[in-house]
Formats: sequence, C-alpha cells, structure tokens
Amino acid sequence: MPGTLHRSPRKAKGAGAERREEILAAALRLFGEYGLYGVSTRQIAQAVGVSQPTLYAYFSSKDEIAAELHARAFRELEARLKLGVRDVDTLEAVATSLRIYIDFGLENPDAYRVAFMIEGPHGRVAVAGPADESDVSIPGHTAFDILRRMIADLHALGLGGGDDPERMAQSIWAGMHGLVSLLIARPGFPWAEREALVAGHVRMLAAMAMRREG
Amino acid sequence: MPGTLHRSPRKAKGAGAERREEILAAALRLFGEYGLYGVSTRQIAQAVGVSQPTLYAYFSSKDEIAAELHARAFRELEARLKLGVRDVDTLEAVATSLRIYIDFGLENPDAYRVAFMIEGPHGRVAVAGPADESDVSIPGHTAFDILRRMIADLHALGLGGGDDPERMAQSIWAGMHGLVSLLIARPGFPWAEREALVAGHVRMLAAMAMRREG
DNA sequence: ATTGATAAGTGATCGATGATCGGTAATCTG
DNA sequence: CAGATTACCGATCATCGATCACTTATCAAT
Repeated sequence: MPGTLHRSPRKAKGAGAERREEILAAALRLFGEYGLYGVSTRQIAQAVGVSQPTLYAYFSSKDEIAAELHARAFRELEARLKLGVRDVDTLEAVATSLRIYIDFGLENPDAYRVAFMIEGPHGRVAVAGPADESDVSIPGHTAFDILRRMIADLHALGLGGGDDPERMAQSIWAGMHGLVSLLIARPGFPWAEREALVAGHVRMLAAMAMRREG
Repeated sequence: MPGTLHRSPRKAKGAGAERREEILAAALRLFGEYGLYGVSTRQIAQAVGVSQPTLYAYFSSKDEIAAELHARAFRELEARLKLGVRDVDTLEAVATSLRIYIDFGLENPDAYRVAFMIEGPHGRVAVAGPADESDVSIPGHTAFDILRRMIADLHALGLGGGDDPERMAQSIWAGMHGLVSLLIARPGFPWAEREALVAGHVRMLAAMAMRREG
C-alpha cells in the first residue's frame, strides 16, 4: 500500500520520533568512536540512511544532537546511582556506590565521553548540574547531588575526618572522573590491570570519605 | 597590482623561527580561550598579522600547531617536576610534590587543556608518554615517570600499603588529573574554596601513597 | 475520487573552514 | 647585476554545518 517510492520517506509507521532515535543512536556510536569534531553531519545521515538536511528536521544543530546525548547520559547515570546507592555503613558499601559511577563510565565510554569529556562549542564543557535549564531538575536529583548526600550521611555519622562534606564530595567526584576519563581517553597507555586499578582507586576514595578524625 | 606588499614580509631580522613562536603564542592563547575547534586558522593568522597560508610555511597542519603546544606543555611540566620533586620523607613533602602537577595545570590552564584535555583529530588524545615518537624521550624522563619513581621510592621505604607501585602511581595521576581537568573545564560549577579543595585532595592522594600496610 | 493540509525528505546552495597552488616582493650570495 | 633563497600572499579547492525551495506520500474532509 505505501507505494514503493524512489526512496521511501518512511514506512508509514508510527510517530516520526523513531527517526530521532535512529539519529541519536548513530551519533552516539560515531561521536564515541571518532569524537564530536571527527564526525560530520553527512556521516551521521549516511549511517541512518537519510540525506543530511533531514537531520535538521529533528535537531536544530549538530550541537543539539550532542546536547541530547549529554542529557540522556546524565539521566542514565542518575538513574543508576539512585537505584544503586543504598547503605553507607561499611567501606565496601561506599566503595560499591562509587563504583556505580566508574562502571557507568567504563561500560558506556561513548556516553561518558559525550557527557563529560567533549569540549563544547565554546571550548567549555557544560556544567555538571541538570542536563538542561528547561529540564525539571528538582534540586537534589542530579548525579552529583546523590554523591553529595551520601557524603553528608557519612558526615552525620561522624565520619569524614571533620572535612567539609561539600569539599569532600567534589574531591571524590574529581577522583572518579580522573580515572574514568583517562582510561577512556588513553587506551594506548600501559595501564595496570583494570579491575585492580579501579578497585584500589575506589578504596582510596571511600577510605577518605569514611576516615575517623583527621 | 597583485602581489604588492602591504606588510613587510619580515624586517630582514633574524631567523624565521620568530614567526613560528608568534604563531604558537597566538594559538596557545586562542586555543585556551575558545578551544581547538573554536579557533580557525584565519583567526590565528590575523592575531599574528599574516595571511592564513603563511601558517602552513611553519606548520603542516592546524593539528601540528596543537601538537607542538602539547609537546611544550609536557616539557614544561616535566621541568617543573624534575626541579620540584625532592624529598619524599614526610607526608607534607609528598603532598608538595603532587601540588607541582596540580599547580602547573591551574596556573597554565591553556597549556593543560591543550596537553591533556583536547580531543585529538581522531577523537583520542595523545598518549601521556613522550611528546612525539621522534622525540628523544629517554625513558624515565617523562612527567609520569617522575611520579612513578617517587612512588617507587616510597614503596622501597615500606610505604604504600603493599600495593603495586605502578598501579598506585596511575591512581594518583588519575586523581590529580581529575581535579585539574574539572576545575578547568567547569568554571561555572559551585566549587568549594580552591585552596582548601586542592590541599585536601592532595593530602588524600599523598596519604594513600604513604600509608603503612593496608 | 478530488481536494487540501501536513508530514517527511531531498537536491542545490550558502558562508566558513582547513589546506594547496602558483606566483611575487624582498633579501642574500656570487 | 644575476640567480637563488626566503617570506609571504591571492586565489582556489573540497568539505563542513546549515538553510532554502521543492517534491512526494499520507490522511481527513468533502
């Protein structure tokens, strides 16, 4: 019934939001592999199977594609953290919570790279807060806030060596980001065995968060 | 009359290597402010006061300009580390050594960004080793090797909790890079007071490197 | 069925970009 | 003064992100 077109514009299927997803999937894969500036809009279009101007029917710019991937990566990370961060009673429990962040980055290097490591159009990367200013972004639901709250809980238990919890949360975030971003960005470096490296790193960070009196 | 010179091609001065330095200086400033992909070769040329093709008399590509800045940043960092890393007897001494790396990054964000944070032409950043494969790069003279050696010294003194020194050096490098890169990349984030944040972070890393038995 | 509206997509094209080419003025060397 | 070299530029290329006018398919209402 939907006649055979020169090029079928769409299979007369459901909402056109499907193309949007195809574009995002192709862009995520390509950006992760070749970088934001190593991929052209024509390449994305070709991977999807449409012409290049078609992308602009779904996104207003190439940067907007990257921004959407950024926002989704953030939401996915927050969802994982919300589900995974539970007890904070033992060092192993804290370490496990921290590993959720690191494992997310290592298991989704494309998403992590897009979200945290690609320099934006102004040479600056977006703020680590809510994905978009228009986003609901109830304060306290961002990825960093989850970490912040965990540290605050430890602080309330008398742990953390009396350090400012906010400062400690930032320090731990930096520690995690450093390892993830370097492992992703420098695959050619002679890294130590990854599991031991990550485990030791996380244990260091957790130990700082839980140390008794400084 | 095509070919008429409005700008003297050179004041018959010394070696032409001067232009090269002017280009590098302008590129460093612009890359640091607007990012590698936020600056065009025409902008660099205009900042220097020459035409755009002139850049290609001194560099074979835009990436080569960035690569030279990368190499120089590495050499500068290595020089600082070689001069600064001395004693490793007290925790404060180790922390001071680690601060050399962090302070270098924070005091030279343009250079640090170019050297460690800008995604290269292939979406991958260069390896943290010697600047170029053609470079002399006597093994043991890179920035990371200096850190590695310091950790090994501590290990020889029975410190480090029995961890693999190589792994610990990588973990500490990651910890430092994470803080520096986040502070540089996200100036809009509500960071804690910088001095306290850096001092606490460094103390954490130094404490791990010097802990007695784990 | 014909109409009109809308959704979906395309080829042609724009200004800007990184890079190359052939040519020119100035300087140095003999 | 002749030739080679140095330093540089205008013009131009293919490609990039983005915009435009235009076409085709689908569907609701006549």
